[in-house]
Amino acid sequence: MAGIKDVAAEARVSVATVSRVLNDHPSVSAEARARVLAAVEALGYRPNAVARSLRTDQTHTLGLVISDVMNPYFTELARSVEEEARALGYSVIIGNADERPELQDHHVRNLLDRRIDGLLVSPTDGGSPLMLDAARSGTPMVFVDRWIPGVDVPVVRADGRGAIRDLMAHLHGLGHRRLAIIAGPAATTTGSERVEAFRAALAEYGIPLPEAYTGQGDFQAESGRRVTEGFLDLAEPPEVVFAADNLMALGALDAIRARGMRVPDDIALAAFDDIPWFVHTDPPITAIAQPTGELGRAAVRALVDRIEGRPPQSVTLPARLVVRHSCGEPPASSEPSPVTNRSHS
Amino acid sequence: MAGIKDVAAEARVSVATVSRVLNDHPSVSAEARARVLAAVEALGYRPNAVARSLRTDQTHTLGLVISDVMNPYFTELARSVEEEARALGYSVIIGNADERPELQDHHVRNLLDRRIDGLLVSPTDGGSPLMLDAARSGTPMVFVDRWIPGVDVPVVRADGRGAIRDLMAHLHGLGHRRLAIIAGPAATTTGSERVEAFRAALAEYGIPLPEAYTGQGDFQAESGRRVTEGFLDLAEPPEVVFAADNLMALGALDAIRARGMRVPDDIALAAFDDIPWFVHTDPPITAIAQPTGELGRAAVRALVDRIEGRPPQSVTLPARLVVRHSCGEPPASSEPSPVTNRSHS
DNA sequence: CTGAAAGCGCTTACAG
DNA sequence: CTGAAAGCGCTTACAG
Repeated sequence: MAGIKDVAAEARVSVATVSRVLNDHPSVSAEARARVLAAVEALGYRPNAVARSLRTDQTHTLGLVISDVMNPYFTELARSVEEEARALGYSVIIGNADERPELQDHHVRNLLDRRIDGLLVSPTDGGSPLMLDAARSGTPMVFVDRWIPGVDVPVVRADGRGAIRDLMAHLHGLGHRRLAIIAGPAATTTGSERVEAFRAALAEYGIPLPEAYTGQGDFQAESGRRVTEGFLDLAEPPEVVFAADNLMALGALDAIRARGMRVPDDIALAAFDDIPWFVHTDPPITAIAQPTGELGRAAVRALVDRIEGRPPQSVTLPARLVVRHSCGEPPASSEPSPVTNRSHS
Repeated sequence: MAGIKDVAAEARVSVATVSRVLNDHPSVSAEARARVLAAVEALGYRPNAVARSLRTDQTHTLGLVISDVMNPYFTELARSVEEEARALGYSVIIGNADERPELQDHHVRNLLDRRIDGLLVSPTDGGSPLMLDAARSGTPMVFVDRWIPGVDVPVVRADGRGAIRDLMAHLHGLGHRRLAIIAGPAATTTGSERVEAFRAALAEYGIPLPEAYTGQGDFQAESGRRVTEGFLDLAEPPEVVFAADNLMALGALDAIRARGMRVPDDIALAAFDDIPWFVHTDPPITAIAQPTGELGRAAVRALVDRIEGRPPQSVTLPARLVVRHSCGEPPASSEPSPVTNRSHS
């Protein structure tokens, strides 16, 4: 593979001059520039990004550590992050923690070793020593979706409280009084916040959230199945199950179906996070939709601001309720297909 | 951030010795090793992977360029690739081509510039000059899922012909005779092969595949919607629509639903690629399942073999038909939930 | 077993 | 405008 020396030789200039034209440095004569460009073309030369990074101490790379790539919410988040990063001249390396703290640490360490310019994290837990270290050390960092309290790092996330209150109104209007939730890990902010918001919304109607109706999941489908089975085994099962993410909703559906029960006739179901398939499930599922693409883009902008010395900004965007048929009464009007709205911007 | 020199100073040895203990070189005295390890610990030293890569000409990184991360099939492929790579001591950088050749080229170029040790590609098209160059140049490369004919690169993929023949038998048995397909881009192998296999399977029953029943999609949901609308507008619409991937099936479902028609009563639907949601759609969708995890792992093994100087092997694994309700008659027995089988190995 | 030194491929003050 | 030289943080023959 041709190196900068080969280009210099071919163009009959020094490597310094080659480097200058490659980096658009103004003080290069037109002739020298032309010869260098011709040589680059002739040799098919491509600068070695590794060498450049070592020298400049910049990798133009962002790290993104997400909790679970297989979760469509995070897949979409990752996609929008990559898009915005590319628009701003950065690449992104994704680390999938799979909701496992050790794996999360593995990726954080790996990314730090690679000297990424900044780190975007959606923490799987309350913060390992490594994560806290990284946050406190110099590496520019931004939390997205989930965050770690008590750490001075900007946070870009959605606020689901309003949507959960709307959901509660919807459920109450349908006559439901026994409501259960499949929660995410208490060590994650989204895990605990969604339960708290749900509990608060219930309280507005004077409805308690008993221990038995609070199932502990881990944001994975299997836990949704397990918790739902527990609910169904109760002497007085809930009338509604609210899953704190879409994968646990899938698990809940599996469990309900395995018992030969029907949604919403036998039990109602709602989910946090909306995905295209919720339109076509049997029945279509009522869900809380996050502005996922916006979150990803805002997170990248905050991180790049921080990297490039501008003051980064925390952002909170509202989530919204999308009513379908899984809790009872069908919605008034049919909704447009979500699929056709997919943007490629 | 502490560098190797700081460690050397702290441990009162040379940087050479520090490097040796870091790389498990045998000829280091026990005392020196202990002092170095203590210094590393004390300073929280982490080797700079960028510098190491420049020196050793190895990044221990694999590039994976996939056609579309938002497609659950590729998400799962990416996940299994990362898992196997990690097990073998490699990281992976994912580039999402979003089914766009220019974006694919962007990622290939970026990965090559970063001097990844090897490249895994599922090509979006028939092969850009850049891609062909990369394949012919020294970079170890393996195609996964889709491939480019005429290039000497190992291929790891699934063979769907048997499953498509099984699907055809199933459809024929249900009395369907007017069968249409939503194809992927003809420039991709999976785009053309699936049509050909479908046509061949139809031929065995003496059924032709007319032009009007061959819709040109691009593996994205929106194209599935568009093509399906065309089918439904026909004077004699097909009785069955076979979507060549799961996203186009989603689009087809959107289109059918928008007309107020029902599956399978008004029209039957089947898809290539199986996903967990197909169990819960209305109705559950008959699909062809690929051994996705196995493909990802086999692809990594082939690539690492190539990188480490062993002869790499092409692999072809069979896909299989999973009958559900979307083509008519329900299956004999209910299937176990696919969700609970998710492995974390 | 250990260290001094060269070198990986670049960029960038510095001097001209 | 241009080039010689230093240096980014490592690894690794080479000599001892």
